[in-house]
Amino acid sequence: MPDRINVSDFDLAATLECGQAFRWNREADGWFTGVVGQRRLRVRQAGNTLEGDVDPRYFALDVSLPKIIATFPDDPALSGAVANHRGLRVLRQEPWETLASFIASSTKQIVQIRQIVAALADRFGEHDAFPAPDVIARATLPELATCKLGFRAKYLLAAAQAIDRGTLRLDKLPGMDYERAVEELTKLHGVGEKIAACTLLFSCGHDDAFPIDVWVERSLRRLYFPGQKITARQLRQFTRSHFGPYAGWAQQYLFFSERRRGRLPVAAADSSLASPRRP
DNA sequence: CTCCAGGTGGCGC
DNA sequence: GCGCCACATGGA
Repeated sequence: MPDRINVSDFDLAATLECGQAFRWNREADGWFTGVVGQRRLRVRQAGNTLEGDVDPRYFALDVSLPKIIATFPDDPALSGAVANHRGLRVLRQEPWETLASFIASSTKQIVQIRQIVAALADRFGEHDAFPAPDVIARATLPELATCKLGFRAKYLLAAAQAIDRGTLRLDKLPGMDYERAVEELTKLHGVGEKIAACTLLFSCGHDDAFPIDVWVERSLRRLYFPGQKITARQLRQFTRSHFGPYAGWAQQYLFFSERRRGRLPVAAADSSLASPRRP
């Protein structure tokens, strides 16, 4: 793993803080520290230089972002979102940790998802690593409950057991058709279309997966269908036909822009003027 | 205190 | 199909 490389079309902060990963922290000195697999990583960006524990594959530095963006539809809504966070890349994360994290995510704020994932690693993992399926599979519901999972504890336990038993093969998902992979994941109780899409996008190379959560739905309605009566079904249909083969990347730009809406970029922030608005 | 959070499944229609 | 609602827990 190189410790210093030149990067273009990459924004480390946007990539780590856009909500796709839950185990990174920005330190006061500008370094980001996180846990990826069994490793604790420390990374920092200064201009076009990336230094520290740089894992090119994890950060998807082996793909051309301009080429991906070139596949996006040329509409003002998406162009604006891309302009807001140019350099954001979809990470290549580990499937089990990603599935588990998003099982924990339903009706939770991102801060709380981070707390749950950290608690699972702390309680069941070794050296801060996220615990493997077989470890969670042997846990009890009361033990899992100590990690603030609430009603999701039984979903996580069942998922871990399905994987441990071999009923669910996460390693097969990247090679499957998207629809087939969704079908496989949604056999799990507590895993619907949205959590399946997140797992497939963030950890299985399905770049066309387009998770629709409250934020993205809000963004789509506001930017593409203002004042119109559009059903959820119609929205899904629209996203499938409109955004192209890297729809998931487009989704992440829209998601992050919607979440940052009303909060100003650092350079323009002024506590006396900024009035954070909620939609 | 109330409201709501990167949803899902089960219900009634 | 669609519109409700419960589901645990805690941040704002």
